[in-house]
Amino acid sequence: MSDIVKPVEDLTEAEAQAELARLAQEIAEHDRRYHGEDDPIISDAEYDALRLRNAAIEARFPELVRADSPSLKVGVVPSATFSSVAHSVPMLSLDNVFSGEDVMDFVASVRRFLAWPADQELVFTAEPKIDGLSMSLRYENRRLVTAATRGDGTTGENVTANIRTIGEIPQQLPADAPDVIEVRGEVYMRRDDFFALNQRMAETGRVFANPRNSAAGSLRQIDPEVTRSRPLRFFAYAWGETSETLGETQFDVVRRFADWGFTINDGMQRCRSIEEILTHYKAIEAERAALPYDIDGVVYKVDRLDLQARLGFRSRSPRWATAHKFAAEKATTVLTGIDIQVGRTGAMTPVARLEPVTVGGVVVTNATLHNEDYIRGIGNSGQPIREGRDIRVGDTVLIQRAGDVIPQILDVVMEKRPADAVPYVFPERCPDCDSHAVREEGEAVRRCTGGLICSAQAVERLRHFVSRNALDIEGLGEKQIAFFFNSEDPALQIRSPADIFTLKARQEKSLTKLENVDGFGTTSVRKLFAAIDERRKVEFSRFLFALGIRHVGETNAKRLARHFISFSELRRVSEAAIAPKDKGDKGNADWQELNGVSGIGAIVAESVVEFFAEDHNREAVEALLTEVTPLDEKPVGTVETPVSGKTVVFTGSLEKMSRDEAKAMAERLGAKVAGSVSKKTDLVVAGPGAGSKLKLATELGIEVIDEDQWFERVGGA
DNA sequence: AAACCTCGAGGTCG
DNA sequence: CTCGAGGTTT
Repeated sequence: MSDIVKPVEDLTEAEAQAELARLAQEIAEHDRRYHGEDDPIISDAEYDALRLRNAAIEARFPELVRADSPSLKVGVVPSATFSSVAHSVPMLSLDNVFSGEDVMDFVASVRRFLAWPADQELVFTAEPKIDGLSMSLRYENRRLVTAATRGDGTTGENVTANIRTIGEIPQQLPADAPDVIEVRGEVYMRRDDFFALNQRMAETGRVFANPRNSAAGSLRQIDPEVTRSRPLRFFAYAWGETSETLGETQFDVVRRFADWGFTINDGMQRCRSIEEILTHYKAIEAERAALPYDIDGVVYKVDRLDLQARLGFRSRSPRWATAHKFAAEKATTVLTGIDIQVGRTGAMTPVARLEPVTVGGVVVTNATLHNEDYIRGIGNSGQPIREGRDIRVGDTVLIQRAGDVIPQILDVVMEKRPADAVPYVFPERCPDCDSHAVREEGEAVRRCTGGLICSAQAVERLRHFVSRNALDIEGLGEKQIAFFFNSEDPALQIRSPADIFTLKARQEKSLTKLENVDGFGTTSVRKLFAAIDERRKVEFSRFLFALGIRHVGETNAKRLARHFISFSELRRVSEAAIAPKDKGDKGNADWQELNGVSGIGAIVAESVVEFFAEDHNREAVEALLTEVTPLDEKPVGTVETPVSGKTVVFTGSLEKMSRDEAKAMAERLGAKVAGSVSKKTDLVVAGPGAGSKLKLATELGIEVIDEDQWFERVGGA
């Protein structure tokens, strides 16, 4: 590097370009020496200075960012990774409610599900919702063996070494604790401790935004000794797997945790009515500011554990609990502009650019505006939102972070609207490819019709293809995709999914090498090719999801994969399927098979059929299949129960459970629940007052039992 | 009508 | 990781 360093602001574009090139090479060289030869020739401070300089120049000339920029490097800096832990009992999130009315709905839905008589008392617990990170602590033979974060609810990160440094968490449980117990709760940091920590950290130039992030950051340290120096605490309030029954009520079990040495929150209380619940909510809300830690609401749970078991779970949350959130903090700021983003489906989403403002502990600069109607003040079903006030550039707007997370524009301060502010005109052409953008009848989104010629869509489709839950190719992020897509060199270009897999071969034949020309670095190039090769065999459902067919997300891809087992079978049926043309028509057998897959309706089925009907899609898939093999879906291991695989119909009135509960129970046991009796029905459960369905069942010779016999039959399962 | 799914978005940390 | 809007299925 030259001795005289010109201030970044004085650099010309050409100078900046030259310097970025030099920095990329230089930093790569130091990385190589540092990691490979363990013989660094400059100090860490000098090295940091180089990277800072690189970042500063890139910030001023974003268009000059090189694909091999040190700021994008993959695989050079070892990232903090923890091993993963599968939760034996999933760690679900809670449903949210925001008003007293919502609370009443929640209680009503619980009562309805249990068919609980109106005059009979139903007890709930209510406790402050701590704003921290949920954690699962597994004890075997009364010793702490694993501590895991929630992760996606199924699999979390193993942070045991760090958790052991928290004084409030017992390493050892007393003799009366079960052999196996997962105690769950919240790791958090008190506000005063957070301020003190930030004061200490201020010298390093990096501080945390709020106690919650502070706790999260402290827990993800590679070195447990760093975590030890952070004032983390823990409240126990729930549990996962246990080897024995812990008690009869939520309240009693949590109190037992206290006996074992855990800290429990003293704000937890039993409530016997909606009135008591709301009174306690108000009490906690009033106390909120005086508490030494952050809370973001109140959690209600059905107290009796036998009732919790009956209520069970929805796909992502228990039916027996909910979180009553406090009103989010609000702020006003100025809307400086509205940009349009084009997604992989062509959806044009308006994004608000805001004067930076701090809300709820973080700086907000962007907020989604969802769609054209939302800006105009029109809601989902045509009714006015914000009393019909539209949003204009220049407006002063009221914002909040929905659920304390996602920035949202709530309203416009009309008194502050500039006199020259004009209504926002939603573009009717794509900002990227200038194609017409159309709004389908009855839809809220406007979509670019550019399809193949729209590079914004193409890039988004590729990003989707390589994303975490699709092909999951490490080292191909947003920046890299954009670079390969825009590359002029045929040996480097990636325009379609198949191109990803031919990249290495094209490279080898070409004179331009990725590690030379763009200096990705030998290591990162090797890693990238390895990551790509790893995906040449991939689960059918991931492959299908990656294709980006409309309405086929993760869940529907899984459903289709489970049904068709192989990709070729799905393709065969989809190409042969003929959708119904008018009302009387039912389509052919292939259509009916597709449409008959559980959870797949006409709209989704049609979307799949249309995808395979397009020549260019078929060509793209064909090209991809020469490189990638989707593996046949493994048949799901079904648990054998007396009713698994059976189609069951409930009719008449049920006395011990509601219809919903009966349905959930039957489905949990692997049965399919139908609404009407047909020759496909295997079993009818009839209560008093059963009429035509019972009659039909008898006529068809289908087995009929009553509610008690149902319980006898499935009692063991 | 309720529950579920898709899709696109924002912010923080490592 | 999380949210909200809009759409789909049952």
